Amino acid sequence: MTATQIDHTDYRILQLLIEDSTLSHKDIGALVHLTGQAVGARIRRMRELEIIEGYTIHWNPLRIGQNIHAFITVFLSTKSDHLPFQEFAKAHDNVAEVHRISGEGCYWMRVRTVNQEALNALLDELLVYGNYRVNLDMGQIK
Amino acid sequence: MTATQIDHTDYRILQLLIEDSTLSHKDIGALVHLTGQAVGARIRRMRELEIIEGYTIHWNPLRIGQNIHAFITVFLSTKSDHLPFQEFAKAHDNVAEVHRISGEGCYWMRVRTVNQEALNALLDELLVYGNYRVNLDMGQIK
DNA sequence: CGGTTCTACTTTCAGCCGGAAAGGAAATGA
DNA sequence: TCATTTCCTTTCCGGCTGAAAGTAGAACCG
Repeated sequence: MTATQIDHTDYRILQLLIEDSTLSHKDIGALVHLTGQAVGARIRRMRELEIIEGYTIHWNPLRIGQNIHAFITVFLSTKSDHLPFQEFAKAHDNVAEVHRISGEGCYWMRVRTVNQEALNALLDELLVYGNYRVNLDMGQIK
Repeated sequence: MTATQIDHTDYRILQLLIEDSTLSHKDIGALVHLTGQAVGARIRRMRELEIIEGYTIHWNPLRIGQNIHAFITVFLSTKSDHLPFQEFAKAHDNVAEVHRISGEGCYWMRVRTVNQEALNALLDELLVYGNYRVNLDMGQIK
C-alpha cells in the first residue's frame, strides 16, 4: 500500500477546502464535476485516511489584542526536562504551536501574547526548563 | 478582554470554532447558554470585524507525500537582497509561510517538500540571496 | 416619572444541506 | 461469462442556517 491514495480530484477538493471549508459539497461538485454526495464520500474518505484532520477557522490575533507574535527556539540541557517542558507547553494558552526540531535547539514554538510583559512572564517560566532564543514577528510576508 | 469589541462569550465561541468549526451554532449555543441564532449573529459580527477571516481545514502534509517540514531562518547581508528574496519566497510553492523577524536573522519561513532533495534544491536557490539556518521538524507536540 | 431608543436575545419559519440507502455503470479477475 | 469491487447518481428525510418579527432590559433625557 502506498503512502497516499489520493487522485487529482481529491487534491482539487482538498485545495478548495483549504481555501474555504464552508463551500457546500454541491458547489464543490459543480467545480470538479461530481454530485455533492460523491464529494461528500471523497471528503469522508480523506478524513478516514487522516489527510483531513479537522475543520477550523482562520482568525486574526491582532484583532483581539494578541499583539505579540514570537518564534522561540528552546534549548534543554538535561533529558529529564523534556517531559515537563512538553506538559508546560501543552498547557500554556499562549503557546500556539510546538515542534521537536533537529539542528540548533530542541524545540521550536510559536507564541502569542497581548503584550511584551506577558511574553516576558512566559519566558521567565521557560527558564525553569532551559534556555531559549526569541525572534519577534515583525510582519508576515506570506 | 482587550481594547477590541469582543466579550468573553465571543472569545469562548472563537475558541470552540478554532477547535472544530463544524460545530453547529446550536451545539455551541448549548455550551455558552445561547440559542443557535444568537451564536450565529455573534459569529457574523466577528466576521465583519475580521476577527474571523475564514473557514479552513486542518490537514496532514505527510499523508500526501510532503515528508519534509523545515523551519528556515534567512540571513540577508545587503539591503538590495530583500525585495528579490520576498518575491522568490512568495512565488515558491514549497514556502508555506514567511515572516520578517527581529533578533537573529532577517526572515523566518516554513517550508514543506516531498523529500530531502527538493529541500536541498530550495536551499541552493536561497544561497543567491543570503545565508540560512535550517531546523527540521521532527514531530509536532502541539 | 414616562417615553424613546438601542442592543441583544428568543421564537418562528422556509429553504437548503448532508448523510443514508438503493441502484447503475465500468473495470477487474477467475 | 459471471461475480465482485469501486465509484458514482438518484432519492429521501432529519436537522441546520439565516431572515424576520417580536420581546426584555438598559441608558438616556425632557
